[in-house]
Amino acid sequence: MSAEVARPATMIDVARKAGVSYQTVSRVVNQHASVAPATRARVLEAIRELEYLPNGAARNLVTRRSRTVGIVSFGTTYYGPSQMLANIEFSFRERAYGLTLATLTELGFDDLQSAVRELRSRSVDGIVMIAPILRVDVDGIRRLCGKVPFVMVDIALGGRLPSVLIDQRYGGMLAARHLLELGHREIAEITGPLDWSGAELRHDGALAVLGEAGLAPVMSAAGDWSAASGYRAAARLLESGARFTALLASNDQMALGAMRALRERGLRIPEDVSVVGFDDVPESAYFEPPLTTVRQDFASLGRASAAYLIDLIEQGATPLNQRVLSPELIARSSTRQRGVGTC
Amino acid sequence: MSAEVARPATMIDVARKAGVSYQTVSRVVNQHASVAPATRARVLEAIRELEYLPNGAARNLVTRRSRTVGIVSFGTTYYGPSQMLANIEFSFRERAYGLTLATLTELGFDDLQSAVRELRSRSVDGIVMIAPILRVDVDGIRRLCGKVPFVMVDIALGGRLPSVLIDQRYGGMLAARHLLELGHREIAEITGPLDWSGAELRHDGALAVLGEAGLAPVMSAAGDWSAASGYRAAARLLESGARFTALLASNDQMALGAMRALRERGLRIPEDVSVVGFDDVPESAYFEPPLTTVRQDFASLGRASAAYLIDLIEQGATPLNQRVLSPELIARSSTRQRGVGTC
DNA sequence: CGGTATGATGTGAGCGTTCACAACTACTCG
DNA sequence: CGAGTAGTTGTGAACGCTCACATCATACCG
Repeated sequence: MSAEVARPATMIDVARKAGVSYQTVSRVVNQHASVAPATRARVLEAIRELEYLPNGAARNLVTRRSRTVGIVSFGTTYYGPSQMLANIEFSFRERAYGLTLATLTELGFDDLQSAVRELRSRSVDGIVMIAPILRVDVDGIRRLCGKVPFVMVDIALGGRLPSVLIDQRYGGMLAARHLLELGHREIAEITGPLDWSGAELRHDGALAVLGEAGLAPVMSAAGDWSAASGYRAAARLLESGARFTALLASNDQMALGAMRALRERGLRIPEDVSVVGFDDVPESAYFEPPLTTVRQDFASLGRASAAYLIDLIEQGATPLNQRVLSPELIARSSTRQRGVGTC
Repeated sequence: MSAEVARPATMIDVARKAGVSYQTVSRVVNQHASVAPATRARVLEAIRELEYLPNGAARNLVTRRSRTVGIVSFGTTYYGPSQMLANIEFSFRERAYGLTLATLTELGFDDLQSAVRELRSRSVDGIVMIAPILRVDVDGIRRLCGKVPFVMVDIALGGRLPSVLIDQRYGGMLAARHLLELGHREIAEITGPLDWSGAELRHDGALAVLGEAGLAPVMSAAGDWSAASGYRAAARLLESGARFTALLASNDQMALGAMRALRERGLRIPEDVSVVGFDDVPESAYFEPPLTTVRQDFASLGRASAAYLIDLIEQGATPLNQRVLSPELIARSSTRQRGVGTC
C-alpha cells in the first residue's frame, strides 16, 4: 500500500512499520540486549521488507568511529607492495574492519600528508602506512596523524614509531653470507631504486657482511625492480669489463632479467656466475635455473600489522615499539660453490 | 589563551576564531565564489591554526554523496586481479575519488551480497566489481546495487550489465590460431580454475578455433594459476603418455611451471614443444625461453572502468552496454614452426 | 502487599555539515 | 537621488543516527 519512496528507508521508517520507536530499531541493529524476542523479530521483518541499510555516515558522525582503517600505500603494481596490501587487507577483513585506500603517486612528504589528511577526514579509526620511503620525518608523521593510531609497515625506524617490518638489512646479510660461504669473492650487485628504503637496506646488509670479510662489491648497478631493468643492469656490469663470479640482485625480477643477460653472453648459471634474488616470488622456484633467494613472509607481515594496529585502536596506547620478522634464505640451484663447473 | 581541546576543531570553532559565521567557513572550504578575499584569508588562517579538517561523515550525511567508490575484488594476490585493482585505483584517484575496498574470500553470491551491502552502508557513490565469477545472477546484482551505479570488470555478460572487459575468449582464439599457423596439430592445454570466468573463456576461445580446424586439444589439465600448478599439470600431461607439439597455458605463471616440467623430461622449448602463455606479465620476456603470450592491457582496463563508472555517477543513466578491449598476441621465442628443430 | 530491583521501551538532544533562504551592504544607472 | 542589482554574509532547518536519561510495567523479596 505504501508508495515506493525514492529515498532509502531510514530507521524511523522501520520503526513506524514495526510499531516501535526508532531507539528500539537501533537496539536491534546494534545487537543490544534487552529487546524482547517478539519485538526483535518484528523489527527484523520490517528491516527485510524495507531493505533497510544503516547509514554509516550518520553512525560515524555520532560515534566518532567508523570501524574502518585507512591504508596509505605506494607502488601497488609491484609484487612486494601488492602482497603487503592484499595480506593486510585480508587480516583486517577477518576482524571486521573496512578498508579505505590512499595510494601515493610519488614518494614525498607532501603526497603522504594529503593522503593522511584525506583518510582522517573520512574518520578512519587507524592508519597503516606502506610507504617505503627512505627519509622519514618522525615528528612530522606523528603530528600528521594526531590522535589517530597508526602503524608503519616495512620501514626500519628503530622503534621511533609503531612499526612492523621484515628485517631487510638482515636479508641482505643472508644473501651475501650465502655467497661468501660458497667461496665467492668477486661479487657484483644490482640494487633497487635507492630511494626505496628496502633497496637501501638490502644493499646495506650485503655491504656489511662483505665488509667484515674485507671485501666490497666489484661493481654495483641500480635497477627499478623490473626484470627489464635487471637485464640492462647486468648488461652494464658485463660491458664494464668487471669480473665477478656471483651476482646479488635486490629482487627476483631483476635477478631473472640479469640471468637472461648473463646467458646471452654465454655465461652459465650457476657454473660461471651464481645469482641470488630477493622476495621469493612464487615463480622463482621455476626460473631457469630455480633461483636462490631471500624469502619475505608477507602473510605474516599482514597479520602482524593488522594485529598491532587493532591493539592500538582498541586497547589504546601500548609501549612504542617495532615488531620485526626475519627473512629466510631459500637456497636453490642458481648458486653454487665458486669455480666448480658442471659435474 | 584558549585551552587545548581534546576534540578536533569544528567548523564553528573556525568561524568563531575568524569572526565569521559557520556558513562562510563552509563556503571557503568548498571553494564557493562570493567570499571576500580578505574574509577568505582570515578563514584560511584560522583553519591552519586550528588544524581544522572537515568531517567527512557529517558532509556525507547531508549531501548523500561521498566522492568515494567501492571496489569489490577477489584474488588480489594474483597478478591479474592485483593489476586491475592497482590500475582502477589509480584512475579513480586521478579524478579525486576515494576508494573503499571489499575483498571477497570466496566466489559466491553470499559473499558478494555482504560486500555490496557493506559498501552501500558506507554510502559509496558507485561500485566496481572485479569479480571473475562464472555464473552471474544479473537481476540479483542489479537488485543488490539498488540505485547505486556500478560497473562489472572483466566479465562477459553480453551487455546485460554495465561492464568493461578484455575479450578473453578472443585471447584464447589468438593463442590457438598462432599455434595452428605454426603448423601444430597436437595441442595440449593447461587451463586455469574453471570457476573463474577468465579461465573458462580462454579455454572456450581456443576450443572454438581448434574446432574450426577439425581439431581438439589432445589433453587438458587444470591448474590454479600458480607456476607450481602449471608444473604439476604439465607433469600429468606427460605422464599420461599424450603426445603433443604445443602447449597452451592459461597464464604465464603456469606456462613457466610447465616449461620447467617439460625441460626436466628432456624436452626442448620450442624445438620439441611450443608454449603459449596468457597475460604478458612483465617477466615473461625474460623467461627461458622468452614466452609467447597474449597481452592484457590492465592500465587501459582500469582507465576505461573508472571513466565508465564516473560517467554513470555524474551523468546518470547511459545506454546499458559493455566496453570491450582486445588482447594482443605477443610472439616471442617459446613458439616455433612445428617439427623444425634447432638450426 | 508496599517497596525495590530488573527488563523493555520511549523521549530529547546533539554529532558537524550543507542547503534554502533571508538580509544587509555598496555600487550602478537612468 | 531612488530603485535595482550584484556581491557578501548570516539564520534556521535538516540529514540519520546514538547517547543519556526518563518512563513504564513486571517480578521479586521479606
